[in-house]
Amino acid sequence: MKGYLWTGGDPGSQKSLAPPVHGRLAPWEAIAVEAVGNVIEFWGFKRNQGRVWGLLYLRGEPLTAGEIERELDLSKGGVSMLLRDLEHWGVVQRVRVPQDTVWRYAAETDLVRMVTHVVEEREAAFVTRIRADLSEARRLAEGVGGVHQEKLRRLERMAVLADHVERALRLFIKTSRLDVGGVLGAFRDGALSRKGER
Amino acid sequence: MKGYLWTGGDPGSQKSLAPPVHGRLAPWEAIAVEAVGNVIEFWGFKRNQGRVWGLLYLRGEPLTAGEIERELDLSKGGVSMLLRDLEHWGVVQRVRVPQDTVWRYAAETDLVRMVTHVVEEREAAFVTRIRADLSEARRLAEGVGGVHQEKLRRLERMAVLADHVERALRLFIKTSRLDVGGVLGAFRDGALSRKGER
DNA sequence: CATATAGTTCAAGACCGCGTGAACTGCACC
DNA sequence: GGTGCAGTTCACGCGGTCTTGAACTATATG
Repeated sequence: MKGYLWTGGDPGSQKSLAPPVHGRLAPWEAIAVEAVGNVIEFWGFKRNQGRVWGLLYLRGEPLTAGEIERELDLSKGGVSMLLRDLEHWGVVQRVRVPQDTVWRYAAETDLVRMVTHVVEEREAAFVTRIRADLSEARRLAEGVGGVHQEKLRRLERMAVLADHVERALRLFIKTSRLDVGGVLGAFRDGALSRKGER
Repeated sequence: MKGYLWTGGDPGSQKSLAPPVHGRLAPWEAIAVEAVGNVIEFWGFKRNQGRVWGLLYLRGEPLTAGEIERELDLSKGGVSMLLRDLEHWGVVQRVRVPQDTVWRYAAETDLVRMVTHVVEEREAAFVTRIRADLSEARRLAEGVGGVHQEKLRRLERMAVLADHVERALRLFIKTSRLDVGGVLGAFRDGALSRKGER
């Protein structure tokens, strides 16, 4: 979601969401991966973060960075950074199969966690901040003489609006939590170890 | 909201949200206007759309394009385009005072309308599309032989996820609708005429 | 009609985030 | 030590969006 339906409306020009050519991905995989990429971009993340997660989730079994690189046609460095982010958010796990030297990466079940997590962050660091700003403005305005009563009421209303948005957001986050459940259990079969227990 | 808390976390580097220097805005006005700008940017609109609306809302009375230009330190062309957008979304009204030649612009009550409206659009044009993509992928996958049962289940789950997100979104939109009420009635006092009844 | 001012449009440029690719680190194996 | 591969970091460039500023249209006024 960049500049989508914004300005002109112009319903005819729907940017194509069709998947581009891929390396060795099966067509249906490409579509699904791309779909996740779109969703995730929609939420304000990087499209490729979504694509990587999507691929890992779809494949079910942990992939190496090199495989991801090939399948999604990304650069080495890019994959590294994307994985770092995903891992950091806890939606991807770095695992090592017993007598192999390379790291592999597995999708954690819920992308939703990532979304909610970060939406929470945004909310905390932001909407809160907005409210603070508004009440600050109100304080200042009260201090100055000659500010019409009406204006104060308007400021107040803006704050109310922020409150509403905040409450709605919280609600949204809460309901989003309805988890998709733990499919992944399948390959947490003990054949893998987590990062840290090296 | 650009790249905010994304990658590194790094809580120390909070980009300053403090208002920049302004023309003749009172400090408290500047803060409030900037706050709206931030919120609106957060929602995926242009910061300046928010600032313009904020100014108009705060002032209560219709302003000319020139005034907006000066107060917010924007270019002529920019103001024109911003106002067009806002008007188009129905959050700003173009009015003309009786024996004056210039257009003035007044803030419609609820910004929320704008947000919900567009969020709806996004949702309609997008999440729906995602679902379509996913079921398309599923169809394809079923067609091809040898696609493991497990993978189909994963696709299914992704679709479920999309459903959840959609439902949550709808809920969110609904609760956001709690309107802030009609303050604006004040200057719809008959002294103004609407565009079109010229 | 000439002039001035309000308003619109659009090409050029500023700006910014993302991904690339090369340089680097770390580690294993010979 | 040397070679090779996995993984990380980062300066740069591409591609996108937003804003500007100038050219243009529209409208009122003398």
